[in-house]
Amino acid sequence: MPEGDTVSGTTATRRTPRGLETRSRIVESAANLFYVKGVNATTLDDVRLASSTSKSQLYNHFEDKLALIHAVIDVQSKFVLAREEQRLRSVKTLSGLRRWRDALVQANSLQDGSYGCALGAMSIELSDTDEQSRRALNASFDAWQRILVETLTRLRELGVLTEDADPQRLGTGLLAALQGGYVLAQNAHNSEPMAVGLDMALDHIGSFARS
Amino acid sequence: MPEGDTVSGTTATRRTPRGLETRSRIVESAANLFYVKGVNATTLDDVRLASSTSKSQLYNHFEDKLALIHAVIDVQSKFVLAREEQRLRSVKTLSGLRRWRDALVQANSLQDGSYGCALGAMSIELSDTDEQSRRALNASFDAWQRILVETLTRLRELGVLTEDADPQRLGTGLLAALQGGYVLAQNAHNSEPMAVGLDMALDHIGSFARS
DNA sequence: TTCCAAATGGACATCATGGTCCACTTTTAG
DNA sequence: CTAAAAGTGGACCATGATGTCCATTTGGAA
Repeated sequence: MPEGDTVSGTTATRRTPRGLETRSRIVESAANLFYVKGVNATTLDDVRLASSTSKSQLYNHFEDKLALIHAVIDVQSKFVLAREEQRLRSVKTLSGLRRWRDALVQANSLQDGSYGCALGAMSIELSDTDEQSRRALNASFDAWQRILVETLTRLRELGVLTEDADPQRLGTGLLAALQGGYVLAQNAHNSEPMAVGLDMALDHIGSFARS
Repeated sequence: MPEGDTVSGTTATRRTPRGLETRSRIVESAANLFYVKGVNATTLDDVRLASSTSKSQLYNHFEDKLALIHAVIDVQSKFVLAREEQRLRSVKTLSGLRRWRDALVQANSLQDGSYGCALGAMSIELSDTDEQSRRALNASFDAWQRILVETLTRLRELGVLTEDADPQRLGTGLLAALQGGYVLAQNAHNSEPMAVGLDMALDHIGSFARS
């Protein structure tokens, strides 16, 4: 069994464009289903149906369901991190940070708070079951936090925040507030608690603003 | 099929002490398994084994697995709310609130952050699948938040916090920070992010302290 | 003591789901 | 053009989980 493993989670020796196209269709469909139904509640038949593929294709492209899960974690992580990176890179003021908040809250409210955070949900569902998933998701959360810390560090260097501000702690707290907001919003089917949670974190960060 | 439904989730007409004893043994075992393995990953055979009962007893006491899940939600909710009520009722100072924080963090660190919040975990796993579970868990979160709000209101009335403090918003934010902390801690297998998240919320609350 | 409902144990039926296989088609390299 | 490799479809198998049944035991009230 020669495992090329160029693309994470793939059992490939060589792949054609068409095959890669099919593969990504499968992953996209699975990602979507995992997001709205949960990983465990999604069957491979669901994935097959949603992606217009067949059983053998799933097993051609993925060792087993777990490999598919890992691929989905991979793609969701990349998606979330790219989005956050893009949104936060240019933030240079506190109101820039608030606009970041607004975008998250708005996206969440468009779906009535449902489904929560793609990474957080998978994390809770998988981290006690599959160590590899946990590691991957943990790495993504670390990266996410790093982006936040970089942003806050920049704000401090620009003099928006005072020297007292600890970007590391503030970044962790901000991410915790965000994740907790997702949990409460998902449960309440209402994005309000997420908005309140984030606002509290931002207010706290604002308390370090250079007057 | 006469459904007595005195005890939530039970298909009972009449029950003897022995039966009730068995029932609660089942629920306790299930609650524990759901907590450490997740609801979906726990089979009825696991429950049967852990509770030293047999298949027919499960179905004698519960309509189906979902009914058992509802019973577990019920008992976990009562447990968490009783604990929180008991711990927060007597809090009359900010350092009292910090002791509440310490207790949560310590309990979490004893299990290396794993498993997260019993209610939060079930919430994420079930809220997209079963509406009744979502409602029940949402009610519990509401009650939890109410306890926090009452505590903060008390602190304000006692003059510990200024009139500017908005117990409602602070309570929601505090709960969000807690839940988010659980998520990050579970994933990192480390209670540190939970401590940081809670500290940020408490610092923010502290900023409303009457000087 | 007797009787009956409740409680119990465990075998068994059923079914969904993950996973396999193989015949057939498409693509691509020589 | 052709042959081999990659991709595809869907029937099929195996497993394990949920849920059923029934014979037997237990416990308490008349």
